[in-house]
Amino acid sequence: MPELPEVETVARGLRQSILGRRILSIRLGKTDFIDDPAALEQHLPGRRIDAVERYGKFMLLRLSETLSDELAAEKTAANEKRTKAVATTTTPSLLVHLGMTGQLAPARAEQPHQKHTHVWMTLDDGRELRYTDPRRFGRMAYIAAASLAGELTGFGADPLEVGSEEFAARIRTRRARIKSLLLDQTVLRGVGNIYADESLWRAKIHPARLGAQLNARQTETLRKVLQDILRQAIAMHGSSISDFVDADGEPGDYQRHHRAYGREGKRCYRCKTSIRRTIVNGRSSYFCPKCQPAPRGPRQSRRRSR
DNA sequence: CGTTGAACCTGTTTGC
DNA sequence: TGCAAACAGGTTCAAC
Repeated sequence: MPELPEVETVARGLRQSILGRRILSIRLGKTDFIDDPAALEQHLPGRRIDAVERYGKFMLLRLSETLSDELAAEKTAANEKRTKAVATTTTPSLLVHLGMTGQLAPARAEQPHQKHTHVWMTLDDGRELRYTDPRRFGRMAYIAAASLAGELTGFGADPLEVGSEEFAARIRTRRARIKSLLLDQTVLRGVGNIYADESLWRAKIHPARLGAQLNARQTETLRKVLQDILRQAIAMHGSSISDFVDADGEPGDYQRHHRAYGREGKRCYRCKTSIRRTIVNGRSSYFCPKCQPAPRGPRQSRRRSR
């Protein structure tokens, strides 16, 4: 369910509904998707939710300091002052990844919970912030202020903000398939299977083309259509394929605009050719065989020449 | 460097 | 109808 536009939709909803609320207590069910369950129980109660941010497909609930943390932070700051400058915008945080089926939403405490709800956080207005995730491919972790920066290293560019030069540098230097590059979170943070296929269809690029095979014009087109698609999808509250709903229980609308994803056997919106499905790096990839011609690269030639 | 396949887990859809 | 296989928006890791 959740790629960048869906996670952004959830984050915006949470900003509306739980900003400024304090977590009074926490209850855990299954915990195999939580980094350190005891840390959640130990550090979350008493914290106020001061901000909800999105980083790629992650959500970051920024939490208030506790008195003891503030004292420790002062001490650390004093120590680091002697050596180097300190980054100041870090806070203790709850990191949440929705995986394939995760949902994070507040509910009235008396409301019956779903079968796969695994985390209940009682808020100071009587509601509960609940995490529900049937497949438990998601991730949840309490991140101390000092660890936050480290936790967020290694991710690629923000696809909404990345400029032509950086995008080209991250794509055209690589011999991996463009579909893999788009899905690689160390190249771009936040793109998933749906929006990778949609942007490749729009840019008329076959998913198995190598990054290094794209010319400057194609690369720039890809960057632009990707940004366009992500922005439009956010405006439409994301894509609801089976059960994605935003914080208010409303499905997104962008699935009605899909041109490739999930359209195997249907006609291409541009040329009427039947959309095909193939597997690229283990993921279903939908494309138009006419608009997005397959590469005739060394991979195939070599195979043929024996 | 890059690819493949399996694994993690549950639910739904498809095919015989 | 019934049961098994295939498939699902994500990530990670071993093996090649």
